[in-house]
Amino acid sequence: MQLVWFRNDLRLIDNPALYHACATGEPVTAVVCMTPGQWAEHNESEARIAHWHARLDWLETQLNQDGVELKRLDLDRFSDCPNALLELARELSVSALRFNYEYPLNEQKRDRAVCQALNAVGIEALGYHGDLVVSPGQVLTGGGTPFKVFTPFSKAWMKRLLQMDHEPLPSPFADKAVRPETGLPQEEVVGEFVGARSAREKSLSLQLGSANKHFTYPVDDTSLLEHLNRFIHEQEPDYQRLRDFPSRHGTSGLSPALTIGSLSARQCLAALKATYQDESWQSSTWLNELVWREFYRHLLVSFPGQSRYEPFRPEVAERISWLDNQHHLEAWKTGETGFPIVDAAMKQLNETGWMHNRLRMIVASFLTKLLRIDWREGEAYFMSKLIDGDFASNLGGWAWSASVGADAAPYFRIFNPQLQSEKFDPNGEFIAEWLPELRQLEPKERHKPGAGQRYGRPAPIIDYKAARKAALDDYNRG
DNA sequence: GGGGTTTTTAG
DNA sequence: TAAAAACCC
Repeated sequence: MQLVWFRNDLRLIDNPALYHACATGEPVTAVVCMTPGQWAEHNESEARIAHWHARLDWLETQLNQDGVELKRLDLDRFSDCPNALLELARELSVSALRFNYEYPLNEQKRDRAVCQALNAVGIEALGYHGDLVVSPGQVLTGGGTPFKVFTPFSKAWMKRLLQMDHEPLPSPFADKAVRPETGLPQEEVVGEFVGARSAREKSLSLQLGSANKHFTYPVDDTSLLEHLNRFIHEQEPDYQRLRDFPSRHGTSGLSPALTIGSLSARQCLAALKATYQDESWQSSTWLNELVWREFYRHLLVSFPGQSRYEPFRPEVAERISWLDNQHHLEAWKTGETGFPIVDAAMKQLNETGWMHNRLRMIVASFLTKLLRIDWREGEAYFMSKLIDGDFASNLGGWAWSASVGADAAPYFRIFNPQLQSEKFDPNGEFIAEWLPELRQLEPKERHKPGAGQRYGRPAPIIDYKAARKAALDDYNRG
């Protein structure tokens, strides 16, 4: 018996652990560990956990149809995994446990402990790299050291990519007609990208949001692959032009799927490449964002101290004195700072579990540079709300914003919320969507701090110029 | 990716 | 002469 341990790789296509387990020809059992105590400690959001469970239900149905049973182990912490998996492995007379690596420190420790426990009684435990297009350790400087700066990393990453096979693995249960790149039956990839639902596949979706606003996240493969292909064909060509405007649908919206592994990075890359006739996919702005995802995961492996919030650039970190202002922190969390773009963004996060990337940078700069609240507060809050909360990317992004991360913005780069708002929400549409009180103002009036006070919006909690000066003075004082 | 200031460029 | 680009912190 082969045992496949699913974690944040809830997929059949391009899943090395599952693929190689099936390739043995032995019967296969799947297992997941429910560790709510650990999830709470990691600030995992309700939205992400609900999404993960919905996808797991879909996965279980699929596995069952192919004769694979899914065992759910009800545990609490990662430290409960070794014994529970050992017990199950013995019960099922398992010859090998297979899993795909996860890169945060606690996950690495958990996996090492599981391997030790199983190996001690002669059961094989095998890890695979399936989360990234190019695995950690495969992208190094000429001197053999890890990159700390994104641009040279991305060049070396591309060079490495072109040397290696990076096609996604097919589903071990796939019919012959299924193309591994997309998982869609070949004849239906051409033309419209709808893709017939295979008869045995049930559609499932996750609904989030309040009574008047619903947000649906599809969890079945047909819908996900349709989403991916639709994005690649219809939106990716305009990604560079539209991605920074929160009121436009310019981003892929694939991050929730990537973070629970219902889609893999290699599937995304393959879908992108398939639409280009030449080499120009290599300079895709969207691909560059996927490379950021790779960069932050590589960094987490090369510099594991980051998982414990050790500063990447101590010389910067020690010059900053964080302010402990619960009133400001609460206003930021609830979207009541009096800065319309910040408040609209936080309302979007709180209601939908998602925030547009441009806005993530704006609210992060606001919290860390203008309120001067410790970036780790923001990092934790984002994790507690985001449906796409991803430790490596979230950590990297926040440390970048606070200027204490790898290849971070210089400290003096402090976003001006009003200018950002005027530039990226020029008609105030995004603001109006999330702060309905401001619809009564002319679009040009919606950006100013304190806008809409007579309609119930709060006064600004800080003065921008004074806060900016205070931050720079503090930093320069050391 | 910011902002203040200087330099270059287009009209 | 004003706007855009370049420069530096």
